[in-house]
Amino acid sequence: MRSAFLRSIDQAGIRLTGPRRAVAGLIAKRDGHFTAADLVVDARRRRVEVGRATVFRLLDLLVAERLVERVDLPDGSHAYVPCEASHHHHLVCTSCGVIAEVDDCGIDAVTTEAARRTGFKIDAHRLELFGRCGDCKRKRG
Amino acid sequence: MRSAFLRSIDQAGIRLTGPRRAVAGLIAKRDGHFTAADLVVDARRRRVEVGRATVFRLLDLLVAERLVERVDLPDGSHAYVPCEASHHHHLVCTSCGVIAEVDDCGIDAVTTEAARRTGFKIDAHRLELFGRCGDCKRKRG
DNA sequence: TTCGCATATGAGACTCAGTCTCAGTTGTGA
DNA sequence: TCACAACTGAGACTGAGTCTCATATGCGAA
Repeated sequence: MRSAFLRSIDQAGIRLTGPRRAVAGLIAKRDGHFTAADLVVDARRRRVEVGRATVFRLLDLLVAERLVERVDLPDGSHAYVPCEASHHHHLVCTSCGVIAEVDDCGIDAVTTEAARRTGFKIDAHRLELFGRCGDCKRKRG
Repeated sequence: MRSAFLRSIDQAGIRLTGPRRAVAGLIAKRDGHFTAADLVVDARRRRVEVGRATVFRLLDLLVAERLVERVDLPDGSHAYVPCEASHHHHLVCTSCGVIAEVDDCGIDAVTTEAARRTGFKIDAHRLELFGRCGDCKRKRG
């Protein structure tokens, strides 16, 4: 069986090599966000032989093809999330790390207003929301 | 003469030592965003003797007191901007590096809507806008 | 199926931001 | 002016990410 994630990689025109399949498998098994270092540890734990450089290179490719997105966590470190190709934003649960996606929700009005006030021409934006997911909210009461 | 920035530092209860005055002076002279490394280079160029660790430590303090804010640039690197203490967002000019600030501009509606759709309780958000400032827009036509 | 070549690979050296430690220094309140 | 808590610089350390290079491999063409 071939995972949907592996199929997306193939469709994006990324050559499917052994190490890439292995890393893609690790990403597909992940829940929530992960760092490059997480994948390297995962690989070692499962006796998958993949070089660190290969992990970084594949992540770069996946980001370029928008199969994975880079997220800046509140502490300034970088993480990745597998995601849909369309533009959207992430809600990061600061308690369990799970990530939800939402589409624009009216952010365009905000960027337009900011552009009007400052005279900027806005080409891109990044919105990240941090808080607690439904489960963690309930657990902590 | 004592700069307004230096005065803010004093008011925030941060002890004013020689190296801190020097670094604060460098920050006050800066236009747009800067990295910790920029300050270290500035200091060396002006023959101001300040250790790298001291620069990082002061930046941490200033961030904690909200006299300076950390910005994640599109390339994933970190920069700092001196800014007002109230909550606001940054517009970063990707051409000349200048930074403008805007206050909420209706972002609350966006976070509320995202929370409703996902069941998250949102505690914090980060919005960064990237584009070209008025000057750069004009220069490039 | 096989072959050739463009592309990918792993190892490990390297860079750079940021942190930590520690002995010596300095600001500040009493 | 004094004592001590807080700060300092040097430099070692860490961890993420990049680069190089000799070797290996996927895949399209034949």
